[in-house]
Amino acid sequence: MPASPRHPPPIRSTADFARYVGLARTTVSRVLNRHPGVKRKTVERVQRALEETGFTPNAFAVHLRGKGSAQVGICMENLFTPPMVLKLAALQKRLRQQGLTCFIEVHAPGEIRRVVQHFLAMQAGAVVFIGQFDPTELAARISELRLRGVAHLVIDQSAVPEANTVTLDRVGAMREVVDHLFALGHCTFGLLGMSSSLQSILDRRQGIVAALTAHRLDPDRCLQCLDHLEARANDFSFGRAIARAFASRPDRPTAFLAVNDATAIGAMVGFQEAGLCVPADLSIVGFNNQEICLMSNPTMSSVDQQIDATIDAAAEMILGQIGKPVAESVVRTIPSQFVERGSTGRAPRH
Amino acid sequence: MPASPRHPPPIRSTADFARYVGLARTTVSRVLNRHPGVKRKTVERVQRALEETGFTPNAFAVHLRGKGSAQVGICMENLFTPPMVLKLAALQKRLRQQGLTCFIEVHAPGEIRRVVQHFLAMQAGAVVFIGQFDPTELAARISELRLRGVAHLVIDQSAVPEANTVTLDRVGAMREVVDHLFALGHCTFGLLGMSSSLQSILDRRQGIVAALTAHRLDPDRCLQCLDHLEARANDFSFGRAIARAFASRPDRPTAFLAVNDATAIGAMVGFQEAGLCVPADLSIVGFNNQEICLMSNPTMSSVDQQIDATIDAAAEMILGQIGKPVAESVVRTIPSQFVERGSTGRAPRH
DNA sequence: CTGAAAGCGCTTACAG
DNA sequence: CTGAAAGCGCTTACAG
Repeated sequence: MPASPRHPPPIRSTADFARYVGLARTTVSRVLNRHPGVKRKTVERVQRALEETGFTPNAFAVHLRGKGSAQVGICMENLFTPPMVLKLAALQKRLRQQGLTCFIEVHAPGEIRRVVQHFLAMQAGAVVFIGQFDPTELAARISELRLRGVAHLVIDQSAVPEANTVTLDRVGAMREVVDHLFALGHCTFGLLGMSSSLQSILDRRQGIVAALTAHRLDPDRCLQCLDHLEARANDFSFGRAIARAFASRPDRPTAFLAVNDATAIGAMVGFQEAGLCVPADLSIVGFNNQEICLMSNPTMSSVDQQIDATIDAAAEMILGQIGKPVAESVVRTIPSQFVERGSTGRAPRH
Repeated sequence: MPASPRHPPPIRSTADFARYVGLARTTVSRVLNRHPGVKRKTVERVQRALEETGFTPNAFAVHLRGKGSAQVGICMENLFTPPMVLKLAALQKRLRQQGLTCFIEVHAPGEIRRVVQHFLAMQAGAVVFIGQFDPTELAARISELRLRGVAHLVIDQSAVPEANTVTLDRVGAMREVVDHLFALGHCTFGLLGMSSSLQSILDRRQGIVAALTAHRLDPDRCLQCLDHLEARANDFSFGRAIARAFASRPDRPTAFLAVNDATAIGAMVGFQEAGLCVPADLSIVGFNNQEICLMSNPTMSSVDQQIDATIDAAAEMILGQIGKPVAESVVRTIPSQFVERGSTGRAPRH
């Protein structure tokens, strides 16, 4: 009997594979794509051979000829902010459930053009931007996508002209926080790490100012910011350093609004180190409602981003837009949720 | 003069585009791929048209005909552990600098087969697994990849047979921690969230046992674990609950080793709530050296994962293996770094 | 320096 | 129910 060859001929194409099974490429293709009208015995024969050889059709050829399933490209510049990572994971999961393949590119700021180009080359039906991008650059990419009839969605960055957007109601979130603190007797507010010009921060400042104005407080007088004293990092150490700077000031505010939870907790520690009590002497509110809010002493009040609701809306918008060029831009705003914990309390008496 | 048409004919292929420029597809292709030997004036003409039309060649056709640049698929099941996310981001960046395109798939446990299949269909030259996977399943995927001459690399999971691996020296890490605590007079150790059978945890327990044995301590007597009292989550609340359980025990250990930083900090808070002092009454060590280690009071001693060194090694291995089938599996171990902070101190006198 | 033709690995009419 | 041929959008020898 003939020795079986050490290396059976490698199978690299449906042609090779069809030869191996003893059928035409057409028939093999039909089985691969579960088309009806193939004799059961033939189907089984092909499937057995599939198991034996482990053959996988070349996705590039599949997409070139057939349409291929719709694909979504996801751009992210920042994988260091936990809520964004959660959004990414949730979105990919949701889209895959709908039969869409996602391409994820984590890229440096300024590479957005290259990344979109790559997604276009990969025939993406939609491109999603998660996070905060350069607004001019982003707007340019979006009009490019519009021109090509490729859907797009911006998650978390508001006020990009012409953009389909889903974003947390950051304005409303901060209004709610300030209203709440005002009701507790607070009239002076320190801002921690909120001096950047990212749109998300602008929105939050706008909400703060709106709430103050509604309570007939003068923003110029009630808001204080010492961010300029520190090289900005918006992390724990930053919060602690800024808190130290605030602690010694006679006109120190009674409530503090932090850019994120780590900064808020840093500030809490900084104030405590300076001998101040939270919330007896001052209140602090974080943002994002991360797990670390439970770790501080007292626990940290914060604003929850409602990630599930955001991603639900995002997936719905993508599915609705993909393949159908929509002229008007769609903007959806997700209500936030203030979570009160131990770091907020009544304003101290003077 | 003729009115310019509202909608110029859409350009969807090099054929359309070549017609638009008035050249042959061949010439256009040469310019697109920066081949030499095209008249400068022609190059400029094509580039101008490229700007005007925004034409992007179809990546699927490019890959089908030419070889296409090498591609790397990255599998992850878990985007919730910050160090893993950092590794992912660092790796994609490193590989892109080398001209490799990455496909990232974040998938549920058990989907690893589907994901690898997809990467194979996409003609990936290498597949990388970051995190902890089902060992049997992972081994099966790796032998499949081996068979096809596709490179692979497992990051962070040791002891997968036949696998190319780069992983933190978790055995050595825990040996170092125990040695350090032993030198401070600790002879009894509580394990927090370390009872899982993930390989990474097995490695760490092995290091602990090895160190104890080296100091002539009996692991059976010096180690305590109460994980079974809680539905396991390995987060802050879990650590706090377990600490409460330990606090009331007369034979409470003097040192605690936690599965991660959040658990360690939870335990610290739990012990403090029970009236115990850290590190006067007991010492605690976390794992991962995340930013939150600076947020607790006292600050948390921890083990740093040396992410940069890990990813440097990973990128080097991938580049070395891609395209060149290597028979022997390569295993690289990265030394960890113990970072001592306020949560560890001398063992209390009895 | 430029172009017409062949072919990458698939799927999809069209025939049988 | 199965197969031979055409064609997806590129690049690459091969000619001129």
